[in-house]
Amino acid sequence: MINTKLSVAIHILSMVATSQHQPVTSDYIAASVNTNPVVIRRISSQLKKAGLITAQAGKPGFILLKNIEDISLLMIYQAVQTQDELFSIHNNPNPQCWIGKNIQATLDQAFLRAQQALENELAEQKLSDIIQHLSTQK
Amino acid sequence: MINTKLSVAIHILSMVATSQHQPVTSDYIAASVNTNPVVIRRISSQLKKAGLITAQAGKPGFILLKNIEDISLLMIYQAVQTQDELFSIHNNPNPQCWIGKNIQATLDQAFLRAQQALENELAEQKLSDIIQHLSTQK
DNA sequence: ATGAATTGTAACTAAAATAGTTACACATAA
DNA sequence: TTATGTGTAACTATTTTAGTTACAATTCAT
Repeated sequence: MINTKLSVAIHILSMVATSQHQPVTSDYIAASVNTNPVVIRRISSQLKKAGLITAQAGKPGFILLKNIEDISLLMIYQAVQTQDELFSIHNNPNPQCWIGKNIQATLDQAFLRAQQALENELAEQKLSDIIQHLSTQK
Repeated sequence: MINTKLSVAIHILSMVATSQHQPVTSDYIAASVNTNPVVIRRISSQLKKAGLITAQAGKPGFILLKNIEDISLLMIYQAVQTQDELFSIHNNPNPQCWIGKNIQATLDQAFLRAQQALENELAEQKLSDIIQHLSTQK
């Protein structure tokens, strides 16, 4: 199971996007996510490096740098995920065995396809879709 | 990053599928995967529950119960994975905030789509494709 | 029947990942 | 100049992951 960073990152961006009139601080976001403000700052720091938001130490709040239609879940996912590969492959299989010797390369390409299917779908979904769905909830 | 269980499970099934003349024991598989035999038995136990292989305590080796064309990576994935959901969603968001209140349901459907894209691709790939690729390596 | 080899599983361990926390430097602005 | 923020390092608790030890139960050759 993949960690909650994407989940929290989307939460952060949704709040920033829908409150651009008044500054949304990490404390305020943390209260909505229900976690520690540092967790928010840590993730927002990654979103900042990815060019999705900006912020200044001392100045409260974060500012969205793109239109919500131009931010895909894939961008957010890649901003917060450190590992490139979705699936782990066991290491040091026995090269004496023909299967052990070739399994890693084989799995690499099989897993890559699966990962790309996932990423293509994440690229389709935009922050605007999330906000749209959020606001049409009961 | 997803754990190595799928990776190891595919390795196991590849060995079982390509050595149906002589019994492939968990010790033998473990030597190729390069891990402890118990790790192999633990995963093969899950493959057994999923109806992909069979085995008998005392009797060496595992037997494939399906044609390699009829075993998809999705079947293997679902056999070894305990959690239904690919992405975690942070829990207890603040219901006082309209975003906190609706974020989980929103993320649920967004993540479900992504997961289904992944699973559709895993369903396309068969054990036979893996073995094909394995045997055409240099 | 006996004993070696094997599967099946419980229980424990070490290491890594995950999320949360404390502490504090530094920036901003009233 | 003081209160309020961001940014980040360092530490901690919990969970997950993979590996290991131990052993019951089963099969089968002798």
